[in-house]
Amino acid sequence: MIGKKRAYRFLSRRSCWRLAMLYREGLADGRWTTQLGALSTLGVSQGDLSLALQLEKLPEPIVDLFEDRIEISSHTVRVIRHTIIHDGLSTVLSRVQRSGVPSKTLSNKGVLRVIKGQALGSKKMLRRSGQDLEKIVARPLDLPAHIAERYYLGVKQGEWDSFSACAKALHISRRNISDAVAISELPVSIRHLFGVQALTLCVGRKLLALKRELGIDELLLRALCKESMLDVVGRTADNILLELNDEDIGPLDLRRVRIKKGRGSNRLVIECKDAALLFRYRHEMEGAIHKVLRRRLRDPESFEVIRDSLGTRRSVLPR
DNA sequence: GAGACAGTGATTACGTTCGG
DNA sequence: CCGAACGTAATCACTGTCTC
Repeated sequence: MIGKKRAYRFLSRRSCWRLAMLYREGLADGRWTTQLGALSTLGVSQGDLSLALQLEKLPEPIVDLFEDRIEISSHTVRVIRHTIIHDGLSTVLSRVQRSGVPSKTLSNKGVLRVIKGQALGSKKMLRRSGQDLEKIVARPLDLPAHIAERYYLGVKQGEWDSFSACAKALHISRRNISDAVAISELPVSIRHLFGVQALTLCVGRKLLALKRELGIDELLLRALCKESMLDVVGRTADNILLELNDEDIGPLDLRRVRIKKGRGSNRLVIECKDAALLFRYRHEMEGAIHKVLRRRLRDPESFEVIRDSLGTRRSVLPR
């Protein structure tokens, strides 16, 4: 049974284009006058022969999408016809036009994606990224954003129509591609918390795990009240992930935070109730201290300029 | 990162129903 | 009767997830 089924896949009679051609030849030769009369000779069902002849009636812009029209199957013709009947010819033709797919580039499956409007997502994602197409191709495929954009570009240009095919073509793992696309499709309010360089596959996978665990609505809610690492110096991806995880850090007692002189001239000691919590935000605190120092300590030359302009005595200026 | 595995949708091949 | 449309079981291909 399996052998019989599999054998059909390798017979050219599955080709609608060739089937229609053979049927027309038989009609012209007088070997048959009806579809039923041709069935035994052509070795196909009446339904498939009927669909093969429908191929000739499909609009040229649709047929032109196929990389090799001899591969067009009865199923493909059937789905196209069903979509045209269901969604309307003008809708389907506008999908073909908006997809921007070059002619003679797509497999049966790829054409069906365009016809059903599923391929437009890639174009939308590329438009959102606003990147030069040549730059997308030239970039190293290390970050999820870069991998996803390269994937979308390939779909748009008919290079592939699945994660698996993309993985083979680019020689990177299928999992990396599917994860990168999933990460890039996370809401912008979540992705914006991280810089492009900080949103690595590792960080992104943690976000996807949180999305699975909490649901997208809860994750979005938590992301809303978090500060982006682009806005706060020293903030790390790890900080944000822990906060999104809503880890219970207990009640804060800020009165217990003290900074004292330590041993030696270049050491300070920070006392607090939860040193581990504070240590987690050390980069952010270092950034904040730098900011304070920059504001409080100015270089001597600027003081000279101010003193000269105001004619103020040196003794009253802050040191 | 690779492989296994289950779930899901697509495809194939064939059959049945319906309208002219 | 003929051709078109629809239904279905078996199979294939792809995906997400998990484990190592």
